[in-house]
Amino acid sequence: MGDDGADMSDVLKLDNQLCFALHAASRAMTGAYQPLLEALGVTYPQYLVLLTLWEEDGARVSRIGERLHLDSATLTPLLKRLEAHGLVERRRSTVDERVVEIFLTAKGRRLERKASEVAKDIFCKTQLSLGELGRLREELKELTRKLQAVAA
Amino acid sequence: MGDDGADMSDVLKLDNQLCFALHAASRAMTGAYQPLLEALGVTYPQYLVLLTLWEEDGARVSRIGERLHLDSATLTPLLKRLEAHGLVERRRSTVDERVVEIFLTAKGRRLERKASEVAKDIFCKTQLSLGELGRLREELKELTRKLQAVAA
DNA sequence: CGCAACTAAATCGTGCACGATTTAGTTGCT
DNA sequence: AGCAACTAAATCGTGCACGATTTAGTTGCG
Repeated sequence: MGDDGADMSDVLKLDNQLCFALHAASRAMTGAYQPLLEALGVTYPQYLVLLTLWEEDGARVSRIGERLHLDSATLTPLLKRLEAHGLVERRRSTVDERVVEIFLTAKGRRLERKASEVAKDIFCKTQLSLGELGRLREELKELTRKLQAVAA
Repeated sequence: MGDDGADMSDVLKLDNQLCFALHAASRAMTGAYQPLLEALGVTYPQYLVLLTLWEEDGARVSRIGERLHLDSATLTPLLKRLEAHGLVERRRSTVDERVVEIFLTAKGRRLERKASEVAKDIFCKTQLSLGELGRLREELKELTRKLQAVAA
């Protein structure tokens, strides 16, 4: 039979693509957060940075990048915008002047409470149980690990 | 006990966030495709557009946008780049001159075969069974639908 | 000390995403 | 015919993502 003639008809169908389902879901998630975050005056990627700071205030740029898988080309301007909005302070480390440490301002710290309401709103919107959410989340983390593994 | 004092400690932890797991997985997927697509001379979003055209050659801009959830602000420049690379042709419809229809060139059509190899490579990298992949994909589609639903 | 190797962040350039507006073309209604 | 309502794509502005390079600062070693 058609050796791999059958492939074309399925392998590349948009509806069968995990990659597109992932891409679409990620953008839908961002889109769901966006109007809620607007009230806090931050964008979605800025919110992710704040999540790391609420856990680990004073982290250096590279540490934030490690947690979010982002590099300084993305973070530096983003952090400058957060600083311009008065949510964080960027301080050059005195022990190693190459390092920039990021500290929440009082205003930045105050957002945490509102942010937890936002996170809960989104959780409701997903209509997932805690168990389902947890399972999906861990599957995605596992997928991320697999995709980041260097080519064999 | 602390009314919602326990919330803070969990609800906003980065590791517990579905949104971040999704964001990270999506970027990891793009990152996995990117070096393979480089050989075809296209970016990942351009590849998604080509997927729709291999299924539906001659689609208008709005139709591509409907399938990929993208608007003309994103698609117009992307399609111009695809045209500049000789992969598609943009033609104003004669029956309705507001409409721009996108046609694959011979070069664009030829990429389909190579693209299916790329898709298979990525599938291998995920180390998912066809069943697991299908289930995850459908869960993501369902999540996308939920997140896109207008606020109740 | 002096200098190469290294490291952290910043900068540069390109492309994508998206809200908002604009431009051009079509349709329907009187 | 004439014009308002509508529609499709393009355009504009801002922000994110990321490869590649640059700048500044540190460390180790002869």
